[in-house]
Amino acid sequence: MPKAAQQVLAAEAEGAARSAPAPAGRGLLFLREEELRLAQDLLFFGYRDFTAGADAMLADLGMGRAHHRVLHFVGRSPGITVGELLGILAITKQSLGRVLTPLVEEGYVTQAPGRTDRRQRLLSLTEKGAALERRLFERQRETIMQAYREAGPQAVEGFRRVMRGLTGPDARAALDRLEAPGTREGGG
Amino acid sequence: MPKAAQQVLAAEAEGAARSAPAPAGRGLLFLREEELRLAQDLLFFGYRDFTAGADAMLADLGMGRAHHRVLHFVGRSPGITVGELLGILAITKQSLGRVLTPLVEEGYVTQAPGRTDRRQRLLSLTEKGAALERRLFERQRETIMQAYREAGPQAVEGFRRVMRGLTGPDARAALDRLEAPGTREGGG
DNA sequence: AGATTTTGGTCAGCATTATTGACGCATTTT
DNA sequence: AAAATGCGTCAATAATGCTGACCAAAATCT
Repeated sequence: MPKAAQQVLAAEAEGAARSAPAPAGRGLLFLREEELRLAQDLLFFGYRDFTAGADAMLADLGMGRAHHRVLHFVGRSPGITVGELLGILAITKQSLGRVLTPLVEEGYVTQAPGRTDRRQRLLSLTEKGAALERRLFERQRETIMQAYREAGPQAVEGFRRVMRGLTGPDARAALDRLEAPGTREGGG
Repeated sequence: MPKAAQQVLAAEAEGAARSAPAPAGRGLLFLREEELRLAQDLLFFGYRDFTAGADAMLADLGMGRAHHRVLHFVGRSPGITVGELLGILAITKQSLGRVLTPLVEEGYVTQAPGRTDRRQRLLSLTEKGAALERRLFERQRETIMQAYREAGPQAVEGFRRVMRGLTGPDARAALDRLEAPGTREGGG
């Protein structure tokens, strides 16, 4: 099979891009080009298959991934404003409106005027919305739990560290805000 | 800021869904609902920001993420057939055609008839295609290397294990095929 | 040889998600 | 009163995906 040979040649050809051809930085082997390309593969396949299950459920309801994201983040932060949600999703108002308006009309999400600023629409899930979000979550939970169990707690911690490292400053800040209320334990 | 209060209330409200309120399965704390929701967040933000840089470069060339995927997997497996590529991407022939045909026409990808089966089009990158793929790769490499360096080798291994666990059987098989030629070391 | 299957390409039509730019309304701030 | 903010909406456009149908060339089975 000449395929392996091709790969080797390709690896040689781009050797200039590598930092240490000798095992000098042995602890940095994971930074070799092949390792980084593998990360690309993993992110593509992993993300795709992670979302596949929920996507199928949503399709039955005439919704898409964008609806799920709204349900997810509204459920995660009840009372979130439209502006905050836009900041998290990093999409335009129009794109959000196209999914949010139907979600409100069909009774998945409620809008309440802000207490201090009545221009704001504080978003929350209705019971119907929470129920759908939960069904979607449980579908994805199976996938994540399976992966987490196979990999083990230590790998999970590593996964989190790397994923967080992939995010930009804005997402990092959003993550911190989302996590902050969750760090408390034994709350009941 | 009353926001934290909202979050706490929300957490209380759905407490019924948690499996183990007591630290009975202490080694399985990472399977708590909050941890799994965090994984959803991380995958969303991480994947989005990971692809953002390359997306911007592609937009300048009138291309999108789908073009990048073709360049990536063709570059990873020179001589791959259209059918194999379809299997990896898990999209329809029509969807692939819309990005592959322009890539061939604009000289990024070459098609060569198969040796044993002349119906096949064996796909490879031209020099132009390899150069573009490399530029895109180097953009993403910065993101991954940054995350990998921050997280450390052990975390990287965990990341890989979890991501692989998220993939379905088909993607797992594709990953194995992609990795296989890379496991050889010191092949000089 | 003839029928069937496989591989690949293409056409027509449609849905989802995203974009930019502009405008309008209510409300808050200056 | 004027400016800024928060939100919704209109119009137009783009990228990516889908289904269904159909065609051509090559391989394979009977």
